[in-house]
Amino acid sequence: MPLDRIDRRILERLQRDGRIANADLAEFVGLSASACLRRVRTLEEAGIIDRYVALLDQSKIGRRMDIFVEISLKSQSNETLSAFEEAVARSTEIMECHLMAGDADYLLRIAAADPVDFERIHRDHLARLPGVSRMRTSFAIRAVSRNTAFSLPETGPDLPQQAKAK
Amino acid sequence: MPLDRIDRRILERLQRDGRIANADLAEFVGLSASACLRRVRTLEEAGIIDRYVALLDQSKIGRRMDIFVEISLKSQSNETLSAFEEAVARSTEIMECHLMAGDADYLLRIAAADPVDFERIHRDHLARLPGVSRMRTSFAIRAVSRNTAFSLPETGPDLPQQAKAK
DNA sequence: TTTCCTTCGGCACACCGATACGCATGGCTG
DNA sequence: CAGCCATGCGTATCGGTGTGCCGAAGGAAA
Repeated sequence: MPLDRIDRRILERLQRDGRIANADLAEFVGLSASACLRRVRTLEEAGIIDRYVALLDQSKIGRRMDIFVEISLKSQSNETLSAFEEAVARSTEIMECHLMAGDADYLLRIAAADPVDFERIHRDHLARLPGVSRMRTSFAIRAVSRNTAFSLPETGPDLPQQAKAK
Repeated sequence: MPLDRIDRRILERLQRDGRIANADLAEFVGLSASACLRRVRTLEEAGIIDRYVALLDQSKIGRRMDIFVEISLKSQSNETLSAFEEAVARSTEIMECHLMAGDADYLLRIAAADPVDFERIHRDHLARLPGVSRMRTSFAIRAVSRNTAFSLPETGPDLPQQAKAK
């Protein structure tokens, strides 16, 4: 699905303010409300807009520690990977999980309240992940920046940002 | 600010669907629309709800590569750190940056379209960060899970989740 | 216990925005 | 040039939002 200049402006705006009123968004991108709404719906249906969420202030809800955990598995077999990934998906404490190239197999990010809370997460979540051979934990002292918005370059008047991903 | 059971349900819901109509949210948590709206406003004003955003499908906008970069600085002086962090904050390509305990000083996450795009980002963004002594890059093959919602434990009927963070 | 006070939820209403039409315009193709 | 598709505009309607007011529940002090 090609994204023209207007689509990109819509996405840019919605990435910063997911709750903006359609009328305001329309004015911002220079369309009528109905035309703008139609584009937003199209972007939603295409799955380009995945979902809308509220982001909480991590420190204000008491999750001050970010912890990164590098994990190596005992084997690289399909079953081992699948079992591990399913367990990760079930855990509500694992904020992010990436399959990595390089020394470690997976990289996880955990948000914990404090060391005691991390111990709980370690015991109840991390230690129960199947197939783990090695775990290396790094603590973050402070989150410098956290960004959910991708920049959508103004590449020409109407560059097909990228073809179908389906 | 103490969060009671209803507040936590509101937050849980808004973390999953930031665009839910207030009337529906009210029904979900078992309040009238007005009472519910008042609570949401309070949570917003307290900064517990930081902001609302639209999340895009990273692969559908052509950002298929996640790259983690560990960075060590030449010095740990305040000026070096500040200069580095300010440069990071200005970059639109750096999705996350954490000050770390352990070998590396910082951990960054970058979202790139492909290797060529990463080269551009490396050249125009990473290579220009001030004070860097060493950089170690790891590629993610695939994002297994990505979660923006914190679980808000149902700790008792009305546990002060945590005191003022101001 | 009574009274005062604070907090919080429900109710009702006025208003604003979302949404679904129908119509107009313009580019492309046969 | 005629028809078609895509896309935008304007409007009318409907539903949600947000405010003002009242009443209930709980706590403190006399």
